[in-house]
Amino acid sequence: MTELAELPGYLIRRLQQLAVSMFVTTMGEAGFDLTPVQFAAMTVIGQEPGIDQATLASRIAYDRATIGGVIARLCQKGYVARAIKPENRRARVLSLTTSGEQVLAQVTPMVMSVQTEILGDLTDSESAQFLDLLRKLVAGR
Amino acid sequence: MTELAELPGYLIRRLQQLAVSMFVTTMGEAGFDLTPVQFAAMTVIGQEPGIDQATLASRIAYDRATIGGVIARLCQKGYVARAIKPENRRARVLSLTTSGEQVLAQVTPMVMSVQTEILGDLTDSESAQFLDLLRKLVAGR
DNA sequence: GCTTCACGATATGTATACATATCATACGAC
DNA sequence: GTCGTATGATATGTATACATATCGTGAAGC
Repeated sequence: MTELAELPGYLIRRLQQLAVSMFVTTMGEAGFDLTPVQFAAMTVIGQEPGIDQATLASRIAYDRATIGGVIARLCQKGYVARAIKPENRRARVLSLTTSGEQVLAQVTPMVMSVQTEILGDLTDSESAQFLDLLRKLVAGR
Repeated sequence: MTELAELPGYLIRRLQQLAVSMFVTTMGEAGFDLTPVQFAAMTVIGQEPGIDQATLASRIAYDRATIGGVIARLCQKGYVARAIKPENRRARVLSLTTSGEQVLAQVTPMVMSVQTEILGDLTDSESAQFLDLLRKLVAGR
């Protein structure tokens, strides 16, 4: 008999579910309407202003098709500006608006505390161990 | 500066992404068209024939609204049968068809090998450790 | 200079994931 | 026995996630 709850794949999905739910709840309680993906996109755009959509997608391991919608929603919220790149009119360069920069600054500390919350049931040494193994599993793949 | 790739939430999402992709690829190569959720649903239905949709959803930590579509697709493939429960005409009881049972039997060993593949980069002791911590993080939440 | 090919993005279709609204049915209260 | 409430399911809307097709644009080859 297959004990679903013992399978790594099942447990990983559950943890991802919990992490997203904590993220969205925390944001919502603070009055922000941001998903994990939107936060990741804004963080990278803040670090590399002028990045194009395809490069952004690869930075955060997303599909190029998906990122379009994410960016569209961030533009609609007024957090991200999109402009056609002069040297390569096929590409669109992205940057944070002033409002986007402010929101990102406010939200980043909350995201950090959510990270602690996700690992809340572990001791410090267990957390470090878990992160090590996570990094090893994701590295390069 | 926020190093996205160091955040637990980000690493968990990436691992989930990898796990799903390995699952779907393995199934596809073997000629089966099954997602992880569909496999989970079929496994539980096989274990508890006659289960209703809401109970099934809670067993695999899914939304009741989502499970409807999952079941609909499994019915369309001919793997699951859905019937109105006589004692409670609001509910629908689920069971595997003969074809569904056969597919589940064929697919289960492959799913087990995918689990090993997901943890492929870890030693046996690291895998056990990782599973322990995963269980601890998910337990009860 | 024109064609072909590559590349960036959008469009479309399938499958989760979840909140909320709605609908049908069942059940308890009176 | 009718009413209000609880329950099981579907419908709708938003947001990923990804494959594939398509379109616009740029670049290389001739």
